[in-house]
Amino acid sequence: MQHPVQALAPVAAQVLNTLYGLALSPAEVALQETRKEFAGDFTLVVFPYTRLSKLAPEATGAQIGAAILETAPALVRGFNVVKGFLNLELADQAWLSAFAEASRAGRFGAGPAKGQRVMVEYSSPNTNKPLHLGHMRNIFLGSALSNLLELSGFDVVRANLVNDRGIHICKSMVAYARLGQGETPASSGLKGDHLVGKYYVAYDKAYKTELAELKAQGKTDEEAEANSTWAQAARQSLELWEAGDPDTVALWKQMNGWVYEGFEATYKRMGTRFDKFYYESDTYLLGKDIVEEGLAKGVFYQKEDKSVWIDLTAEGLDHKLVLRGNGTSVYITQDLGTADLKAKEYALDRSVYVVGNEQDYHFAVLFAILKRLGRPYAKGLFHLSYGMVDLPSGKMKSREGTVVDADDLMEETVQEARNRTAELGKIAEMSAQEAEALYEMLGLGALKYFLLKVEPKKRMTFNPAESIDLQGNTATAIQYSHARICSVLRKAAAEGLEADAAPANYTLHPDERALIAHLATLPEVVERAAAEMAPSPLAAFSYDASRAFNKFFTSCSILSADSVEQKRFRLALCDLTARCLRTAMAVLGVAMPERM
RNA sequence: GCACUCGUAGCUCAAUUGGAUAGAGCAUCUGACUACGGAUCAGAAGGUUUGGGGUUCGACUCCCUACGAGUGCACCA
Repeated sequence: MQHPVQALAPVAAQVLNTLYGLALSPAEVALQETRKEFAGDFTLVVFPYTRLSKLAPEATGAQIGAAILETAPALVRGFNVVKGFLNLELADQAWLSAFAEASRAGRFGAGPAKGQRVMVEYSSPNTNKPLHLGHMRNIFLGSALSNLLELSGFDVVRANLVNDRGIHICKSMVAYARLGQGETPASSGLKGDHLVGKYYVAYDKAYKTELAELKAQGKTDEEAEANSTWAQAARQSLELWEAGDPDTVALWKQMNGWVYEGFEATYKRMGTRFDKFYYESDTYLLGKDIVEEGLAKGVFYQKEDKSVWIDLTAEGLDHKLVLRGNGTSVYITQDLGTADLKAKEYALDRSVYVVGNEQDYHFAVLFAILKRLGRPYAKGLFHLSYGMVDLPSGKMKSREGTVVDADDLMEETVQEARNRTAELGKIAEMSAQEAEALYEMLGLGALKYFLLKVEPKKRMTFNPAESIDLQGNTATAIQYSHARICSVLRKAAAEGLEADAAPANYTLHPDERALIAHLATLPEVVERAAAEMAPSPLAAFSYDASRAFNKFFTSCSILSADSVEQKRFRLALCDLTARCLRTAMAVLGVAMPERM
């Protein structure tokens, strides 16, 4: 797709060269969209050139504008200068041919294949409790980023590193062994992850009660901790697991199996999937060979107690332990090993970790170590860090029962969509099954959009009551525009009217022009968002596109347009709008209904 | 204490990466051809971009500083 600015930039570059002897590449010419309160399509800021022109900003703008108009009269139909801003107005034909080309494109907005592979690791849950709102931000982000990178032309591997071992799992196991009485998901009617979570909570409660009793008997905090039968049992369970004790391993497998069934259902409803699962039970011993290698290379150093460290003060970081004195791993040891494993298995050019910002320092250290070790893939590492999700009441705390459960929230939001749709009563002819599918699209769409429209690194507030609001800057509003377009296209088809994206001679209405100009930015939006690893621009694009369409829709009649040619052109515009909306929203994982 | 992140309308968020008069939605107020779908559109009101300095033709954006919020500084994961 040839965006008009791609034709305009070389012209501007050439003009600047002729006038001032500047050798700029077209990409270096900063053309931006003209603000809507001024006339024009693209604006060149001329301040940087006043020194060369030796003229006032206005005169410089006029000089450049006149030269551009002379060089490319078919592309530019006029210009105006306000202070140091040169506003260029494109000829209708420039927009029309861009539009015709976009309409012909197979997947308008998609980038060419890059021949590069990227892994996106996200979700990465613990297997001791169900997923909550914080995980949802992670999963929607990771999923959207994967879609985005794919659209922009990367070969994407979606990976999930499951934290399936450790003391937290053992706590659930101990509580289940003591209190469970053979309960199963089937016998309890609970989803597997919720059942296991129930015992994790039970452990915490029993442990706290016991601590309080011990302290009441006059024990200090440390003594109480050491004498707690619950804590002892959990530690013992972990040792037995590490030793491969058959009963412990069997219980572990059983309970993790329940959790995976539960997660599977949650992932499915969220609309995400993974190409590769890594399990910490397989990877937690990796990385020791890298410690050896680092020592041999002199990247690491050893203290007298045999512990192994790296000095990262040159990078503005600190000294970091990579192996304990007793030869056992720390967290970063296995992360080093897993990074090598991933790169080896998939020949990765880039590797993204979607992890909360409390681990910013950890990833800075991890990446710095891999660079020092000279790993060729190290330059492609990226930590997509995101902020915590707060509730209006403050922080989510699992211990205080203020977490928002993912399954509950999805159900609630879908219910809200159900109620709202019933209120409006527009889908009488739908089958029950179609209606249910619609409620899922609306409910899940609202949730995903709400969590993804915000810049990841910002901490955000989630108001359960407001987020499922279905008006304003929401997925629902965008879905509504799409449904309206589909309705028009259905009517046109029934009348036998066909779209035509390339009318011979056509004068654009300002709202048509504005809509085309906005749609034309999609490839650039995709490219930039992918480069920045940020899905949120796709949300902004979609919302703006739907608004531009709504404006066009109220000011321009489609099926009762003046001429057949105009009807057919506007149908083509409707069609491209719908396609752009589907493409952009698909990145966010939001499906677009044909009726609602 | 040290380091990192954030601070924009009453609320939730934007701002083309240093460009024009800082934009949307919600909430409030006022309008819209009996409408190709009103889950919409048009308009009003709401701002010293946390405060104070600095750099620049030009600052929400960069630098310094104060304040506020959060996170990290484990031989935990």
